[in-house]
Amino acid sequence: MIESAQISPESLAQRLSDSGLRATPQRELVYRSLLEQRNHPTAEELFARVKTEMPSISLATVYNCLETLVQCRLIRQVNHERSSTRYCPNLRPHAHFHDEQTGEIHDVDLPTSLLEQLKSTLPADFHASVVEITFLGKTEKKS
Amino acid sequence: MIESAQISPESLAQRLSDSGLRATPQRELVYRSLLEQRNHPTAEELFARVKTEMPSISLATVYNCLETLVQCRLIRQVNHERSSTRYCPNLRPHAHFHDEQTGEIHDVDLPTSLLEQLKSTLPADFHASVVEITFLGKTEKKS
DNA sequence: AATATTAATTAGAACTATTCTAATTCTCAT
DNA sequence: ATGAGAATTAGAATAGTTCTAATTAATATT
Repeated sequence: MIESAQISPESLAQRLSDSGLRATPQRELVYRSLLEQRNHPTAEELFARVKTEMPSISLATVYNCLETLVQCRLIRQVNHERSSTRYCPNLRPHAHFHDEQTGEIHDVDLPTSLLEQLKSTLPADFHASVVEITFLGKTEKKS
Repeated sequence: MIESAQISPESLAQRLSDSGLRATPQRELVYRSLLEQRNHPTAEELFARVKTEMPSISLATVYNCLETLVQCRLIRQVNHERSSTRYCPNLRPHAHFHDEQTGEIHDVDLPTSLLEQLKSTLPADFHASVVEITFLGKTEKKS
């Protein structure tokens, strides 16, 4: 699987300091853990995971780190209805497919041409900086 | 403004009883209020509004009615990040444009052909029943 | 029409995800 | 080394929504 277009862990420090922020062990751990666990975990799920490596870390810090990473545009938030926010390190233009049966979220790469077509449906004075696309459905496993 | 493709208030009763549900005064009021107030209100906002007409109605009932109407596919939920769920009586295929400056949500009609194109980007075993599209940006008022 | 049955409403408690607060610890520049 | 600002921490607080148990309303059955 190609997982390019990701920020290398080394340049995390760079991206943070570009925003006047520090590359702390907590931020590095949370980011690294998210890169490893690509199934769109919640803050609680990430917390459980990183705690095994850094038992002193707090849930508040996980939330803080995730917010910081979102602001630096290193990760993205994924929301569905009112359930917990999930986090996604895939920075390519993509949609999310929510499997209603399993609850799993799958990334679906999107051609930028389609995104442009979508934006062109907007009235002239509407300027969209972000387009979020979510599919809801089921996957049919062939037996 | 054309607001077709809406269920007439009379057939609300029909749609409810099709699902084995009753057409109560509360459900009718909440639905009617939502048809009048088309700016994607929250449950609390609707509650404040319907209370002027039926002072005895409770917030829990407003939530219950909205959930019922969603299940009957008479209205749709609109979510953005973790803020309050908003409700939308527009049943045509459309996207939502969130104005980041004003917080307003605007409906944007979508050609079904584009929705089909989007669905066709999915892997063969992914079957989407719903496609949600949200734009995030600002509107540039011409002075 | 009276009654039984089931559905819907209600007030308030409970819950969940997240944010806030205030104290402590860490980091970096001097 | 020291001081200033940044980050982390534990726990309290908050917001939005759902749950609970009691009451009321509506429909079906006699």
